[in-house]
Amino acid sequence: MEPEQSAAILKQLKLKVTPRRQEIMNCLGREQSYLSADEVWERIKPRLGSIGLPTVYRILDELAEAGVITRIFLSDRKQNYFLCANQEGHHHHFVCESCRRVEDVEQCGLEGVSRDIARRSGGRVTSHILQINGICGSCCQGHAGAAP
Amino acid sequence: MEPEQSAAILKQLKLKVTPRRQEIMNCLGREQSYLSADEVWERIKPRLGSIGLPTVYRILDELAEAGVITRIFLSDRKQNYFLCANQEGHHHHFVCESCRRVEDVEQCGLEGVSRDIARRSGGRVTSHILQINGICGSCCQGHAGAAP
DNA sequence: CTAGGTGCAAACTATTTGCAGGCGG
DNA sequence: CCGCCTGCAAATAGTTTGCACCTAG
Repeated sequence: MEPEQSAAILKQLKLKVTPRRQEIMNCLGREQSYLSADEVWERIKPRLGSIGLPTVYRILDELAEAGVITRIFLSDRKQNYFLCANQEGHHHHFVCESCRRVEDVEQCGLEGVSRDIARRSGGRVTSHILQINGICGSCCQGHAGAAP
Repeated sequence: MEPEQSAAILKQLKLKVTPRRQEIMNCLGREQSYLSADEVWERIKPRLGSIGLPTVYRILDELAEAGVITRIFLSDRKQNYFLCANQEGHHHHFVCESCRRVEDVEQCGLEGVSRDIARRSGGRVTSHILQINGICGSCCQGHAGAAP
């Protein structure tokens, strides 16, 4: 992710463009997989001289609320975040349990579900969580993958 | 949920049929909505005389791992659990953000997604998370609903 | 009887908060 | 220069663990 791109996103969110925010977006943008708050922290510390872990939490939370980054659900007790290169269009993610790689999943049958809920019980859908877990192509093909 | 039913489920999981386990299943079975560990604890304490919170955590975790109860994802920091009356067939849940009611969602377009992932990248889907959030029919119709 | 189940107390750890100072617009 | 941003230290709270005792099968 280019600096101008992260700056543009931050401006659009009416957040100040600060080195910390940009560095966190750059850090996540460099990865093909998700990271936890402390993993992000370890990676950007050397680049920034110093940064507090609470700042990392605050920024990750802001970006996740804004929808710029996605929360990945795992059985560990941590929150994990992924910055998708594809910021356009509604889609979801396929998460490899072996190598932590995240791939896009375009298909999402949720429009039908929303219609069903409205029709059947008069309810209204405001959001949904969809995450596909599995083993990615390269891990299936004998690459053992880096086990967590 | 009847005692024989909970006993049968526990036997099938090769877990001993104990009063604590049955009471937790009964407690969740009585609800139309999800509960957190401490909420379950508060409700079953008077019925059992005494029970430790760690026991509640252990049992909820066992049941969730076994697929008997479903974890509900919320922005609070807690794990929330729901025991679905419908234990048959693959389905998901519609969670009302206003009154916490949970309804079944039969439709799930995931077979197609699995096929796509296998075809495109050679990956394999092992599990998925799908939860629909919104406002249920009765909350939409002016019933303000018990706000959390 | 014996392995699994449970209570209790204590530990753990991810995450949050308060406040003083810093810096982007 | 104003108000958001950040560091630091400390608190918070949900969840887990260790171990001795208990009970279902």
